[in-house]
Amino acid sequence: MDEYQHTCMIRGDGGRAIRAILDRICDKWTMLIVATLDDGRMRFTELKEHIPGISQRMLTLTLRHLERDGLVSRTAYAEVPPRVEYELTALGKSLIPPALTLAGWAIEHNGEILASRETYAARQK
Amino acid sequence: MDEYQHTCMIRGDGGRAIRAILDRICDKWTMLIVATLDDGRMRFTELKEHIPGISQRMLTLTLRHLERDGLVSRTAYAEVPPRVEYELTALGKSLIPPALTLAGWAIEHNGEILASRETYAARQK
DNA sequence: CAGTATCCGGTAGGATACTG
DNA sequence: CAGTATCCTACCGGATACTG
Repeated sequence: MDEYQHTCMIRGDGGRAIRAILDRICDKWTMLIVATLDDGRMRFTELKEHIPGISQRMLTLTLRHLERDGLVSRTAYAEVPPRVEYELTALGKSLIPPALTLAGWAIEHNGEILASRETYAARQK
Repeated sequence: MDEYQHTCMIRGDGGRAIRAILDRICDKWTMLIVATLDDGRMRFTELKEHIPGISQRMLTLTLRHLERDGLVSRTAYAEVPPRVEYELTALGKSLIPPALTLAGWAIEHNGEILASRETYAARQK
């Protein structure tokens, strides 16, 4: 893509397109779950162990949303004790590269942002 | 970047890196303002007209955050009536390409996601 | 093990009114 | 014109307890 490639993609319909993804990936846990599942299929508890700080409730909720949106598939095995495995679908996997692009930006520019915050805070007093 | 380039960029420190950008760009208006300012420097009211639905309060707040983070520069002219212009900094501009990558993903896959939601909803009853 | 169900506090963000 | 200052509400997400 070249330099001036139309932010109309973003503003397009008054921002509905961008809002759509933001609503999908911008909550506290979605990206983390997707990134974790990129390692391969995983069980509920396993997932919970890989994502420090997540509550059972939010793990369940976020997985349901991802399942609903077709980013994650859920497979329940009729066993006792129950076993449920989650896996990224092709659609889910396709989100990884753009997410990494963004993560790359974050890591690359985090220093500048923190520096800017300090000078901003200094100017405030 | 190649296919398996480590989602550790995302999960890295328990998600602190990704959380950092998400906190920065994932609110309701940030991306829209940045995309709009990509057209060039703009005054407060002008910005408000280009972004349908935004309240005065949220425009001010979001601009302050962007200024604090060094993504947007604010220039106030000592005139009556006052004139204030906002402009993307180099750092702000650097966010556009990654944002477009994400927007591209959203547009490309939105159909699949909506379809998935419908079958999911159908299965629920 | 893999979830629900319930309660509850913090906060994002809208509406409205006022001001240098 | 370019903002503050308040008030108010919805809802995100944590903690905890219970269950097939």
